[in-house]
Amino acid sequence: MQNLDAAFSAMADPTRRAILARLATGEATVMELAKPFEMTQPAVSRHLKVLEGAGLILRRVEGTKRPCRLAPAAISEIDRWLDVLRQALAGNYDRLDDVLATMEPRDGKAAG
Amino acid sequence: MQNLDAAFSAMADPTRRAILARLATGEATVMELAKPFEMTQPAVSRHLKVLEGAGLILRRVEGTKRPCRLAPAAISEIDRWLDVLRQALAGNYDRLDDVLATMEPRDGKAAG
DNA sequence: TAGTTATATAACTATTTAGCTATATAACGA
DNA sequence: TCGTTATATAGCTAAATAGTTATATAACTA
Repeated sequence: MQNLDAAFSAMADPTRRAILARLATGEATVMELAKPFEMTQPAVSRHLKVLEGAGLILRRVEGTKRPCRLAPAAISEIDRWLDVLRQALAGNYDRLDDVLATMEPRDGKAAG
Repeated sequence: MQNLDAAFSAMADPTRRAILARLATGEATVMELAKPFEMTQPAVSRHLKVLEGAGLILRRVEGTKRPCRLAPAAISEIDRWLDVLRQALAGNYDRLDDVLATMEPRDGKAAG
């Protein structure tokens, strides 16, 4: 996973979420993914590139095909970030400090 | 929460994630939120509008101030969607069908 | 080698959006 | 009422991006 910007941004698109949901049921090639969407193959290819760039999927080479699957570690960074909000919403303000402390500090700005 | 598009899209921006992280520590007014970011007040106001539109924050009226806080139910819909991926990545293919079954069906396209 | 299939890339267009400055609104204090 | 403070909105620009069609690449098949 490269960064949260890319991950959240990738998941903000309904087509890409649908692709991820499809991949949750198992590996699929580009054409297999393209079929259910009224969308051209190049468009799907680019969506896959975005998902791969965000670290959300992996691809293998299998002859002329490029089967995609979910990237195992992708969700954990998102979850780690969401924990901040979960803790706050749960009212667990004791634990919140711990959660915030585990977040990577960035250049001046708050935890991004 | 209106929809996942808005929620993920809102969280894709680092400034908005920082605002959410700040709100995780408690309510804050627009100016209080604007201060740590080298950014104008109108820019922050628009970020807040986006977050509110995505159902991630709530605002009250307090005189001339508009204190913001995290919306209690915001994260759950995201979590429910992420469960699809979590289950798949955990290899719990038995449970996956159940999770997919709980997702709202949309117009033709897969679970978005 | 020629044709087909699977995927990627290029070039374009339309839409969205993050920032800005300037200005409007609205409440508060004197 | 006047000036100040808090916030919102309008209008602009630059950058990103989701889709398109056309084309390139690369592997398989006959």
